[in-house]
Amino acid sequence: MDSPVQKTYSGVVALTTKGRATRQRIIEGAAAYLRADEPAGVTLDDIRAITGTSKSQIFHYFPDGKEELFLAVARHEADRVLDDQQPHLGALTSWPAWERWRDSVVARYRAQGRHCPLGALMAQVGSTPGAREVTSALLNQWQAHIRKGICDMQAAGLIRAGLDADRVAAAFIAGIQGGVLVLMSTGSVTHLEAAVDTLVDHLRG
Amino acid sequence: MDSPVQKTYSGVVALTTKGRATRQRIIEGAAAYLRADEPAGVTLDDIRAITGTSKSQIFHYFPDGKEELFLAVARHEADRVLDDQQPHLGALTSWPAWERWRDSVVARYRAQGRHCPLGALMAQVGSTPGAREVTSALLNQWQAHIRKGICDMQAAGLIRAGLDADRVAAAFIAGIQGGVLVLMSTGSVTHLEAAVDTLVDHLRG
DNA sequence: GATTTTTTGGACTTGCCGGTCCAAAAAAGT
DNA sequence: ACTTTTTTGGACCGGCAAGTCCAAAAAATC
Repeated sequence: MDSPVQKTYSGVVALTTKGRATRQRIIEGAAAYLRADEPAGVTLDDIRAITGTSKSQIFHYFPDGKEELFLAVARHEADRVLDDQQPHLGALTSWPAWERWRDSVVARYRAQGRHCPLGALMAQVGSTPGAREVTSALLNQWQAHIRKGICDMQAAGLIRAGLDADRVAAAFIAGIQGGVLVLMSTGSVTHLEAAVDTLVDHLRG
Repeated sequence: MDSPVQKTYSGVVALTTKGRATRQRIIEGAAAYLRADEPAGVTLDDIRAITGTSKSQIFHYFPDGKEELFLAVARHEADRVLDDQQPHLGALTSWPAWERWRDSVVARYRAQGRHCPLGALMAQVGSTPGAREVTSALLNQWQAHIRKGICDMQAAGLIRAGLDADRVAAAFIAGIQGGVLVLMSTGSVTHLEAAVDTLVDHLRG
């Protein structure tokens, strides 16, 4: 906890500039690789080759090996998820804004196609506590944004006040996640669109 | 296609009674095992031990090895999914019927907890054509049942006719899948409930 | 510029797991 | 009863991939 030595996120004690660069290169190279290719059974040696590093470097920067590295990549990808929905997600204050947000979500996942980098990572890392923490944090933030959007609309009198903002926000999260899941297995975004559109219709009342 | 020899689903040519029993024992034992335990990295040797069989038996009944066996288990589990929702899912002809169905879905997944056997299988088998076919078939049937329920309600004048039954049914599928996905990572059914309840509210108009 | 720390290369170990193989037991067919 | 087919046991193989280790290069520190 309060050890005398400053510990970074990664558990490595003190990285030089070069070291930090290498670490970042590994994360981003791995992320790009997992984003592009079939992620099932990606090996450390693949990542080593892609990022032009050696085995010892990987274990130097991620002492706990594969799991630690993949978690770092998962965090990296989780950040992208919300970023890609901005600025729309942060300002759901009018119906056109909701439409723009809807379009950005659909577009993002349509472009992504069957590959859900985050889902793939999660499947690999499985259900370790760390993995759950990453997903939970992401979903919580996401849902909070949506809930705030609903509340703002209610405050502006554009959505009926009786509606349970948190509940509907949770339904949005479920619908989007499920839509993406279906997309991964069918390659079609129709379910994602149906879920989001139906829920927006519901907001409109 | 029309070969002179009768071929079974499994590709094995002719099984005796005992053989069929063994094959079934393997599938059901594997299914139970995958349902109960952490499915990440389940090995053929685990299944061999659990089902009291030998390596040669597994490859005798599932010549293509792991993938074929896991697909068989996935089919087995997929059947259970819809069965568990019957008879409610087949007769969504009144509001109380929708409520009963809702409760059965929530109860089923609450009982299942974090373990989604089908999801786990899919993560393992990954994105082979066979795996996609299993999920697609399941989701299609599921959605068809829901759509029929909506149409029946519309015919009875209980749901406004303007509503796009197929679209909303797709939203249900997405919401349920997403709710289960969230359940798997958080252990809570609130998202599943929120999704189904919100969509039923939407049907009520 | 000497020393200490960090970074890097890559060979090597280790264990695991999917899949093969053959021969024996059991069952079915005649 | 004999033959043929199916079923079963389990030893074995081969490959792969995570992780270890040590020494050398590079950088930082003094």
